[in-house]
Amino acid sequence: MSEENTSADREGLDFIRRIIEADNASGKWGGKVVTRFPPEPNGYLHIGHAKSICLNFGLAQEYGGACNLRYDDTNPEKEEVEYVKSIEADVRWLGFDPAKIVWASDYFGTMYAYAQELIKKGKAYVDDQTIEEIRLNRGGITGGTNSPFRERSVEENLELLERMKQGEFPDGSKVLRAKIDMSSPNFNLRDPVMYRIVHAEHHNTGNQWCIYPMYDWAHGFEDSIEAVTHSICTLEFENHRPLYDWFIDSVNEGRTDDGSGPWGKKIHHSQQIEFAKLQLSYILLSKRNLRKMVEDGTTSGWDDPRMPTISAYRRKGYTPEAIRAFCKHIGVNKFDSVIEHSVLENFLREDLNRRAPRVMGVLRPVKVVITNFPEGDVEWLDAVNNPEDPAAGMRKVPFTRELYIEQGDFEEVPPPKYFRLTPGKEVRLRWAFFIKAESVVKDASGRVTEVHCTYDPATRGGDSPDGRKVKGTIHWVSASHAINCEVRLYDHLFKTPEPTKFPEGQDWTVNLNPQSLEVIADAKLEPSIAGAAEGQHFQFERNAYFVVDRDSKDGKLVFNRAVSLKDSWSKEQKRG
RNA sequence: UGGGGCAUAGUGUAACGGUAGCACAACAGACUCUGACUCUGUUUGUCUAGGUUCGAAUCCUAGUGCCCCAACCA
Repeated sequence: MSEENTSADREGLDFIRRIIEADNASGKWGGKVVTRFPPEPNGYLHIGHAKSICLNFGLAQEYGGACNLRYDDTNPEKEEVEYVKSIEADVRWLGFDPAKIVWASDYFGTMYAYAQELIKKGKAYVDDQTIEEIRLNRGGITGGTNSPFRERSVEENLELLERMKQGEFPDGSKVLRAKIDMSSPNFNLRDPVMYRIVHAEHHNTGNQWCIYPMYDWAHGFEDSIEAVTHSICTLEFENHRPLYDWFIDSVNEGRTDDGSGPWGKKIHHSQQIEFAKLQLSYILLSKRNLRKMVEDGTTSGWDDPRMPTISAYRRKGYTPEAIRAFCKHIGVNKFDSVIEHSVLENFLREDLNRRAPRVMGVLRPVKVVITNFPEGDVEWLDAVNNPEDPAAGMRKVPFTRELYIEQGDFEEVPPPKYFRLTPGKEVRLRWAFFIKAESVVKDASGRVTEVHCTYDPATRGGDSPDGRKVKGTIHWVSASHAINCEVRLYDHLFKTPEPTKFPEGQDWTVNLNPQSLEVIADAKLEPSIAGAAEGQHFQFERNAYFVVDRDSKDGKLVFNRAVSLKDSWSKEQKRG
């Protein structure tokens, strides 16, 4: 095959897809692509996992392969069944269908047999040293010291391992270690621990096992058993790859392709590939910190819309399409980078702009009285549901003498370039009439409580027959028809783009944004919103995209702000 | 002081020896019954220094900077 052709085919592909295409071209895996997404069920999935999910499941889709969802449940002390359900739900919500749903614990028996095999091959031993001794003897950069238990006989090792498994020894008293090289510059190769004793009930295997495999020992076999071709993990495992390979190679030592000989047939050896995990500005992504936020009440739970979990983004109003498009856009690489959170937000805007029906809602109301509109009369006006989607059709909105508009849409003394409602100037009420402010009513503190206006009946529908133009169009809601809703306005949980940067002696909590949630108890929504169902998206025109929250009750809808509309006016104002 | 990895506008990402392109951000403008959307234009970049070459982001050498590694976590 010619160099030119392959490089042309590879244009724009990330390094992982290039590896896959090269493998497919060489026939390395017989054209198969098998991946896996292997979360540990010790927390909810977050947006960083979404990158991995889109990568692993996406690869399987693109190359006609398969991707398994595999719970990496090798540590019974940290894992909870509660998380298992959320993980699968999040994967499916993102739009992916696991080829198989499997557990690392399904393979404990096979791994144990491999461990026995390594002992027989003189490649593993039971170590009686304490944790402290092991750590000390691992040494510094110059190398470590061999364990005094390193040369036990095969028989003794086999017997000890079996008794460890049966629970005859207390936690921490013994471990099984690989016999590799205590002088290796790679610490992972200095006789790494394969099994530790843990007398704990496992959510899948119960009390069957008193020893549990370490990640390095287990992971390659999980991949091997599932015939994973490309085992994709994050950068910090790069130093572990020699160990990943060593364990598989050691099992394969003495084995044959056809299964003849004392050790049997060779096992599958997946290729580990490392990529840089996702980092986003304004958020914290370590499970430890997320758990803390849930436990100490910083947020209301794993799916509090201010959390960076997938379930929180969902509740906040993000769509799987937006998250998938984002993950595709950011690509995959081998170097760390921090992506601006606004990039994610833009993908949501792009998606919701296309699909979200528009509706008028006034969050901070001020009353408008149309003094020349008859009391008690109602005009039902036509409004376009979604200008981006003609198929979305039309709806009727009621116009009456008393309306609500946004406080920010009226200024008695307008700043420069202000083209909303202001005394003596005409604006258009969206889908309705031109109105002109004539006078204001103020309370004792001087705050405007009512704006008295006149309307021009000839401008019904929003256009003037005489060709008169207005610069501003504002949204409104009929006071007597308004539906009171709760609206939750979310902002970043952290006020700084890098929450992990904080002064000496403090922690990230100093970076929490005290204004990350504002609740508006009685926003005024147009009546067409009645009956909106949980999870439905809307654009409140000139404001933001919202989704109906699960806290909604029959009497009262609750909306979460997913993302605001871009607002060049507020930008203009800030500039002064 | 050992080992492993990585460096392209403000932020991401492409270009795989042949004109440094795209998105977001920023800025200027057009359009507009959403100050939204859309459209047009502008600014800003190959970590540094050498070398190979007609030609280097790309190959070589040296340096600099950043990330990861000494859990019985994953």
